Amino acid sequence: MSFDHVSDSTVRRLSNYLRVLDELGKEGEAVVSSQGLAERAGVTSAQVRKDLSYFGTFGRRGRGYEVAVLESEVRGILGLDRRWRVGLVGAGNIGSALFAYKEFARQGFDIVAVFDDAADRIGAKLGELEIRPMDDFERVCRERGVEIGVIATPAKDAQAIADRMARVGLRGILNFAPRKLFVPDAVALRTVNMAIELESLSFALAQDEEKRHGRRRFPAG
Amino acid sequence: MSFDHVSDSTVRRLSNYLRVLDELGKEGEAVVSSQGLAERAGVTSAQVRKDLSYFGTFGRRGRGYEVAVLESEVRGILGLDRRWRVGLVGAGNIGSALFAYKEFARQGFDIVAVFDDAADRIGAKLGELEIRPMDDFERVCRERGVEIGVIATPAKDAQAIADRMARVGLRGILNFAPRKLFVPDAVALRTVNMAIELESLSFALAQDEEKRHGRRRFPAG
DNA sequence: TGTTGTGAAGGCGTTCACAGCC
DNA sequence: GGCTGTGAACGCCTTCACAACA
Repeated sequence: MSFDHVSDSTVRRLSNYLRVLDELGKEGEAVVSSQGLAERAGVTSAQVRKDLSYFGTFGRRGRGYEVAVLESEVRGILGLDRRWRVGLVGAGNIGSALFAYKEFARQGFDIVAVFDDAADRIGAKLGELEIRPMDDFERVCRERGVEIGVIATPAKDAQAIADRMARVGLRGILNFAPRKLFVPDAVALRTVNMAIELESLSFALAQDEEKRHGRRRFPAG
Repeated sequence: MSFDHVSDSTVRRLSNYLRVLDELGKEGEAVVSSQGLAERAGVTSAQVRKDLSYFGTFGRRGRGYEVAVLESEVRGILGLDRRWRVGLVGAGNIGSALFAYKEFARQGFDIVAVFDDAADRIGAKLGELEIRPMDDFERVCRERGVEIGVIATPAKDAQAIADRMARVGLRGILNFAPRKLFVPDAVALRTVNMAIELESLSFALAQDEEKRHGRRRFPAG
């Protein structure tokens, strides 16, 4: 039995707990209650306890959780106790920013190859790495043991690249292109879609606008 | 009555429908069924119809939806039929990438001011805009009528900046710092947290790893 | 006939509330 | 006494299934 039944929301909250635990550790706190953790993470204490309960029992009744112990447990649960070899496709604005993004390496993701098809980028360097043409994609992925692909290309190219990533056997894809991708079940896919966040922010602001000005654009019910 | 009861998931799906409708339009399709839209968006047809039903009735029974009409309706719903004035805080890797990110302007978000506190960045230019020190934040926001703030700073500074943004009256915040922020109800907040996506990808891969190797790190149930 | 729009049913995640334990 | 761990209740979102209608 595996832990597929753990919801995505739970996993995402674990990430937040981990950051809070990291902070608490730096502040010298040795023990924290579900209540204390919850306040900093912006959730309820019951939620914290329920989330953790899916993976084991880490606390002591009447006392709380050892910060250091819980942090290390959560790291393990999230699979952050090992490193992954990453191939980056797209060396434009977003790709370059990702390459320089320290969080990436800090979480155990090492970019070991960069690809782009723009003639003026091929052969250029990103850090120590030479930017390769997509023709070399499959060969270089095999040579360097790439396990995870990051897509930072225009939306129109994203699905074709995801297909190649799946075909060459990559196990996970992090997609930054503003497009819904379809991949085989064997490939884990996560998407960072700024367009969606922008648009959902725009929606919230537009709603607010209506309230202020009393406009009614949609059926009142 | 407003549309606060519309779930966030519905709004996020509307964003996807909008991109699909845009594609369909470019492909010359005049009409699309909920089924057709659903397939491209990766959801069910019932979901599409239900999502749209919160805002009105846009289709014709027995026929489907006019692509152009629906696209324009969804644009309106998402508040993408106007432009917003944006202030960007943080001109490092992510801030610069955002500045150059075309989707931003395309969706109606115009960056009209850039702030950073690093001595070597103040006074430099990002596009046409001079990078200003945070001391000027409130004044420049008022002068230029900034309505939305974007946070692209290290995590440790993010909350303090969010506080200043709320205090000066910004109505929305888009946060790229990997930290949970707390803002007044009057301020709309959206977060793009790459660390969370990375970690949830890591979790999925670690689960997969266990399946392959038969390891059991968590209580089997 | 074909497809929408929508009440009702179902499923899933969150919250409650308390037994169990330190 | 205090706090965790968890079954049960709750509420929300999704899916179903069909009446309404072009």
